[in-house]
Amino acid sequence: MAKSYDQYCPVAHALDLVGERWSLLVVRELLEHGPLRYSDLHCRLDGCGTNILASRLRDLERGGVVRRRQLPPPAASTVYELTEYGNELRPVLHQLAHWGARSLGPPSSEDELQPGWLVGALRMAFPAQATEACIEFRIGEETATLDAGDVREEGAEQPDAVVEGDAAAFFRLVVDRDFDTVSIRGSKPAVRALLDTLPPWTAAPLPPVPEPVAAS
Amino acid sequence: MAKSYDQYCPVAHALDLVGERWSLLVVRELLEHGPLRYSDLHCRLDGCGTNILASRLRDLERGGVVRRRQLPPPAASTVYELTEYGNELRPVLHQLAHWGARSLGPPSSEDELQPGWLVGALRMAFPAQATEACIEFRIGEETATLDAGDVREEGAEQPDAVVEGDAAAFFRLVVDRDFDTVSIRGSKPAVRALLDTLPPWTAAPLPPVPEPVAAS
DNA sequence: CCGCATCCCCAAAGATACTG
DNA sequence: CAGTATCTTTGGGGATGCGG
Repeated sequence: MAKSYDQYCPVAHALDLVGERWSLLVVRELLEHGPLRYSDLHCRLDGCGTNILASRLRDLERGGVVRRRQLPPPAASTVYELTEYGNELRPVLHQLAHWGARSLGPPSSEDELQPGWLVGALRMAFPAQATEACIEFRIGEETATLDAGDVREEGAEQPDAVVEGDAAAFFRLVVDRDFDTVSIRGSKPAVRALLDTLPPWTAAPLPPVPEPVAAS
Repeated sequence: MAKSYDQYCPVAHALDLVGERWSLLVVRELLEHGPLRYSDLHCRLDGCGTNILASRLRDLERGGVVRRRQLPPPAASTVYELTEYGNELRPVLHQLAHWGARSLGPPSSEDELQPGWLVGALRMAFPAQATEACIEFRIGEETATLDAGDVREEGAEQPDAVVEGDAAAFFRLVVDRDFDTVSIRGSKPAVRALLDTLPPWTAAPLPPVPEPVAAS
């Protein structure tokens, strides 16, 4: 565990709890997928050494963010899950994700979007009970439904609206509120209302093209 | 600069930009105090080596979060300031600060609250135009005024309300919405309205007492 | 196989000194 | 003042081992 910043400051203290490398990505996984086993976490977090993951899980547990639990006998295995307190990082990661998305840009060519990404993306983009409406998304190969704040895989029976397009169009919709790149059947106002729950960027319209995306 | 997480994910990308040690604290300082010189940053960030600070500033500059600028001739010196994009980290740090505050707990005994902390605390707690009202805070030795979203040092002439108490009471007010530990003169509803702009914690009532606060 | 602990190597962090 | 240069220490990254 790294040294504490040792300042009486909410931000510094929060970073003492979840500011280390990989910590917030562990939280992200647990937020998106619920309780996970050690190995599931390990394979999802590519590049994170097994010792590091173990260390981070210990730290997060000590910090009251994550909790270990034994699954009931049928398939007894230990899983990691967020505590109540850890769950409240959702709005933080929500904000952070929207901030990051603006300079990340849309997926270049269906990058390595893993199967099931849409469900996680919706959960991250629209936390909690963003809307009462039932909206179905058909994005690329993926289909998911946002129903009264809950996200389900697969389509809906009586959706208020159906949003269709590719991943880049979905990106533009969520990040730039650009309606023109997706096709919307059904209640357009329902979709508009949903997007109005997103964090309103105070000013600056477009991403600053931060890096040449020089991957390691 | 640390290795990129190298994932197509808004959170991972955001952490590539500001996830390294000290980075978000640099942003915090610039958010609270506006443009700062290198030395000012260095002395405010106790424990951050000069080489590290230089490195972080380079990274943040490359990431489009921070910008260098030469002050006009009278007192020509170079300062660091947030870009438009960097400024939009305010809601992120706002969320993170409120999350962290819940497990940080109130200042034990007027800890090392540096002079002027109240201004920064108000700016961090109530970002942007939280309220139209003008509310004066007299907390411990400090006095500051929140006026239509702007924070000024010193009191107001015609405040809608005056909030008075010690630092711990201020903490309880902002984190727990506990009105009983401070005294409020003037428009109580104005204060209540202000607190209603804070992030509503979904459930869990109280902090989980995460650590024995074993400082390094 | 799952859940780590150990080992090794190297890249950052931390501290100090020094320079344009 | 605004950093760079240098040195030591610590932690990350990758592989492997090992008990349950």
